[in-house]
Amino acid sequence: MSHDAEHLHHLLMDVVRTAEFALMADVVPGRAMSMSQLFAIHELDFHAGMSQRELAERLGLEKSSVSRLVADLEADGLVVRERDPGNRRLYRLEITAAGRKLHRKAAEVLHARYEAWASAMSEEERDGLAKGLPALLRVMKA
Amino acid sequence: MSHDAEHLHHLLMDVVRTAEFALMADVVPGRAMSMSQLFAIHELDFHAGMSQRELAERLGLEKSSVSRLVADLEADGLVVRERDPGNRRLYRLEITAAGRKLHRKAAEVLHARYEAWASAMSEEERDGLAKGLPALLRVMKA
DNA sequence: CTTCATAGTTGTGCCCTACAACTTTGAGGG
DNA sequence: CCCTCAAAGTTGTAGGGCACAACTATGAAG
Repeated sequence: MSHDAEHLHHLLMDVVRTAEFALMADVVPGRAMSMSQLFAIHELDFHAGMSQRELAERLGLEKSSVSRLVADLEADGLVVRERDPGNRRLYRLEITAAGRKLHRKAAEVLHARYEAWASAMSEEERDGLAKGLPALLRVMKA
Repeated sequence: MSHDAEHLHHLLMDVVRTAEFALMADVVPGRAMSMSQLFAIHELDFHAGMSQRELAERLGLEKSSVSRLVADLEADGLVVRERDPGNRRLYRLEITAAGRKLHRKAAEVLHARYEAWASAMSEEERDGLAKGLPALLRVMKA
């Protein structure tokens, strides 16, 4: 491990810097889309009726940041905010049809992008990534 | 591939978000250090006498950003800028002893951090990462 | 009814970056 | 020798993305 791991942290930093750009550049053609925004609509597409507080937790962002984030998404027609009738302090966030469509589109683009990269890798490298990446995420979050 | 790769792009995004924080938080105890700064001193530690233009190229940043970046490093005593006598338009950037020391310290911290993660992974996962990560970087940069 | 907690908003400021306009230095052609 | 052009760096300015603190509005508990 020693020799490889010697530089893996630097490698990982490099991946972070590179991937952020390589992934997010033009995810949605014609629309600027931050990673947090994309994560947000991803979460909202899977978990309907979330509050902003819960979304903030999932995104690891401060509630004020999420407030503005969601406001932007709403202004773009990707999300709607409705007060919960049972507790009017909180919102029930719902993704719109347009939001869902955009999410699907972005996922396609990202998927294609990943496929292109995968096809330029050996099977061993691909498998390694499929094994290692989830593990890395797991331990980093712990 | 289909089923795994279906979510690998999302996974990769998650890694980027998580790793950026997990890696960079307190890399140098008591000093705020951006990833670009760390990359810069890394480059300067290996390639003495670089110009700012060259550093900008390596970092993938605009020359104006690098100008301020290096100015900060110099103010912190990590780097010195001396005009090239043969061509006084450009700088010869040199890392200082303090810069080298800080680089070594940061590398130790990052290394330890990575080791901690690696120890929480199975050997298969570790090996996978060691194979897959460099490959990913390779194809992303292509 | 008062007090306290929760959800969200707004003001503000920081960091990191790009872009455009500028200065300084050098190189080449008349 | 200039004059012009290019290259390296600097500075002004602006924008994205975020956190922190202070605020409003709503509800719950005594």
